[in-house]
This record gives sequence, C-alpha cells and structure tokens, in this order.
Amino acid sequence: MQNLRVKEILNLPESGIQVKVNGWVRTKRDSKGFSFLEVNDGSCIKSIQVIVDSSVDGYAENILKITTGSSLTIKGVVKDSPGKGQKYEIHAGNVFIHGIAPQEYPLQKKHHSLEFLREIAHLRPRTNAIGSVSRLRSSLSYGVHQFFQDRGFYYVNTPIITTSDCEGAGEMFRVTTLDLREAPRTEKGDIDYAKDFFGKPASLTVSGQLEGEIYALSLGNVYTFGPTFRAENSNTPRHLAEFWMIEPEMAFYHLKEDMDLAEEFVKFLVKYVLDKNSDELDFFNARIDTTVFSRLENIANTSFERITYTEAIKILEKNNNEFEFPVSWGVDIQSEHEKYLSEKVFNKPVIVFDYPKEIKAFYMRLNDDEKTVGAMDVLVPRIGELIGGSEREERYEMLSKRIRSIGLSEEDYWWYLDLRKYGTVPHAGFGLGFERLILLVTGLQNIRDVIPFPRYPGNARF
RNA sequence: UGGUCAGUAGCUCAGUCGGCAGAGCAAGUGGCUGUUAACCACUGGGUCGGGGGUUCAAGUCCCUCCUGACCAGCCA
Repeated sequence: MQNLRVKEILNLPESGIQVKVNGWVRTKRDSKGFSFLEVNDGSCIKSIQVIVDSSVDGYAENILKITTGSSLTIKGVVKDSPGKGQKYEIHAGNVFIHGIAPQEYPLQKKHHSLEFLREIAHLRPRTNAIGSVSRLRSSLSYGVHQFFQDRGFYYVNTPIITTSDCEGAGEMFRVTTLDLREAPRTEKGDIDYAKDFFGKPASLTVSGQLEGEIYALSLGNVYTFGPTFRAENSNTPRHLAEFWMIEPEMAFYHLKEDMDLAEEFVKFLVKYVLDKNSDELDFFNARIDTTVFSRLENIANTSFERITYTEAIKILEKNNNEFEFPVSWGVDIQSEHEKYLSEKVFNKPVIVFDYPKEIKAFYMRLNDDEKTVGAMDVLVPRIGELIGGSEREERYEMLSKRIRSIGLSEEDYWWYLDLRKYGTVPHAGFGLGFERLILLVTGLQNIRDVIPFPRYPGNARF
C-alpha cells in the first residue's frame, strides 16, 4: 500500500488503488451510517474527502468523536467521487487517530481574520490562506536561486553579525554578551566594548551589500539571500524588524544593466509563480484580491517604465494639488508619490533613477552632473518600493571624499576603500525585499502575514 | 514615534436616545442513507479590553492606561 500525499492522490491518473494518507481534519459531516471527513495534509491547498462507513472498526467509539483539527492516518481505496468539486475520494478501510483536537481548538471551519491568525502563529499554517503563502514562499525561494544560478551567479553567505558600525541603512540591533547591569566601563565612563565578545561594538546586519561587493569583485556576479534586521520603530504593513532580502552584486555592471537585471528578475519570479503555483494564486485571486492575476500578467508582459528622478518630479509637480506633501526637486519621493507614479500615471512598475546625491547613500556613484547619483528604485503598484539599488562609486578619490564629507571615518571603511585601491572595476547591485515581493504576488495587505514568524516593535512571539 | 479608527460569547459581528446581554458560526446532546462553509431540533457559553469617574441606572457618556488595525515617517 502506497503512502501518498493528498497532492499525489489528486494527480493519480486513475482511481482504484489502495493508499495510506496522513493529515489533519478540516471538517467532518456525519450522516446516518457513515461520515465524511475532509482531510488536508499541507501538500497542497486542496483536501481529500474520506468516506468512513459505520462498518469500519471503532466507528461508534472513535470515528464519531473525531473533531476539526484531529490528526489521522487513513488506509483506504481511491474511488471516483460522485460528489461535486472533487475528482477522487477515499473509502476508508481503517482510520487511526493520532490525536483528537479538543473543543477549544481555535481554527473553525469558517473564515478567520488575518489579525486573529497572527495571535496563533503556531496553528495558522494549517489554514488555506497561510498554508498557501507558505507554499508560495518556498516556491519563490527556489525561483530566486534558479534565476541566479541559471545566469552564473554565485550564492554568497554574508555575515549576520557585523561590526561595520555605519552601513547607512537604519538603526541596528546591538549584539553583546556584556551584562547590561554591570557593563565594564572605560576611564571616561563609556561602556568598554573592548571587553565585549567581539572586542568592539557588534550588531545584526542591515544589509549584506558591502560584503557582497567583496565577492562580486572576486567572483564576478554574486547574490545574497538571507535575513536582514532593522531596529526602526516602524509600524506599517510594509516593514518588519527581521526580513529576508535578496541582494545581487555584479562586477562590470553599470546602472543601465543593473536596471535591466532588476526588471528581468521581477518578471522571472512573477512568471515563475504563475507557472508553478496556480492553485495558490487561484485561492488568492478568489478570496484575497480579485486583481491578482491581472496584475501579475501585466507585470510579466509589459516593459517597466524608466524615468529619471528629475522627470518624476516634473510629473509630480504638475499634480501637486493632489498631494498632502507637495514635491520639488531635491525632496525625497514619498509613498503617496510612489503610488501615484506606479498606479495613476503609468499603471505598471516604474524605475526611477538618478536621484539627488543628498538623499541617497554615500556609496552610490556620482554622476557627471555632480548633483545626482546612479541610484534606482523599482516602484510597483500597491506596494511602493520593491527594489532599491545603485551603481557603486568605484573611484577611490571620489569615494574617500564622499565618506569624509558626510562625517564618516575612512578608517572604518578601510577594506571597502581597498576594493577601489586594488584593481577597481565598475559594479552595481540592488536589494529586493522578499516579503514585499510576496505581498505583490498574493495580494495580501500586511507583511506580517507573509513571513512565518513576524518580528516588529513589541512583538517577537513564537 | 505622530495622527485616525477600533476592542461585546471560542470566532465574525449587531446592540437605536443611557433602561433585562443578542445573532450567525463553533462547542455539547439528539435526528437525518452522498454531504462538501451539510441540514433540522434542543442545550451550555459573557470581567462588554483594564482602572477610575458622572448617573437612580453605563456595553452606551467623561478621564486614563493597555492592545490591535489603518495612514505618515524610516526603508526593502
């Protein structure tokens, strides 16, 4: 007898074989003389209907006591189902109960709010919504590796713990083994980090980019895909304190090629899920957001708009009366403007590039106008910023001047400057927020629903 | 962190002008020979987020704290 997953049973070419299937009961319906069990094993969104006749061993004592959430192993024969909405069903010969779920089991056979499910993150992957997100997330992870591996990129594991104090991408979580109540002090009274585990202040990484550059300038094209930490007090449906970021870094790439790769990457991943995860997308399109398919088809099949920051500001200035915060050249583009550009003006992804140097990071390459840098953001409808990237400043003197001018210390960046000192080359890269991509693909509204265990201010449960 | 809105049964919610605490689903019991968010009948289930105040009387009005959602900022 074959031990099959529900997904495999539903894909069988024909009925008639004996199978063993394991799973959890979604719902049970009793009739006179038999029961219907809806069993889901997480292998796919669909459940399999199991018919248990009262002649099965232990029917009255055990089967009738099965509740929603109970875990079972069923042995039976696959038959064509006369019922609606399913190809096959299983006529049970034997049902083994691993565990009954008592009446307080919180998942009922009804709609639950996503807010409620966040309170029970240990049980929520058993639901259609979170189960589908989980399968889709796994699939997309594989797609990310496939995209880069197929193109000769090497996967680099950049450090989680870093002593680069000012990577310039936000507040950092401190990593220490010092006793916070009795931390050693220097003569001046400051905390003496020389006595800490790493001998200097250490934090969780806010980006693998700087280390990614090291490997790009050795291996050519590389990418990272790992957890990233920001200690910002952000309370929005688009931010997490711990999230997963994909950061490719390419030697001998200029900004144009960087944008080309970003566009190709997003399109590849969108096509990937359209191809591999149609069951999950069907669910999201039906239950979460009816525009999922049209949006994904649109992204997969149209060229992204590309405009300079200066052009973007011109467009926005014409419509300044529509904004809470009017724009002018030199100000940062805010989320209402991002959405206006990608949703109202172009209705597709937009890449904005060549930003004023004052509002971008120190490592971005200064353009010949000496006012803008080779930065680019990919803005998508509904989400806003999905990708942020740039061509890196590869000229030693320019970079060193820039580091000094914003008050950073060249000594802290000695190895970063060394990359420009010894055989420098033009290079570029970008960062894509993995959870934001999943928001885009699923149509879900809150980033806390697309990561298994969300971390945000005041919350690191489970 | 600031602004807005919300918190009532296990879940989703209603509760009018301040006047007996409600519904659907879930749970329990019984019924039903093919159901599929099964159906029918009955039963149990409440710190109305916490604390304080106004009032003869507060789920309802006032103050305060907590929690959540949304908008904004930080960004991916």
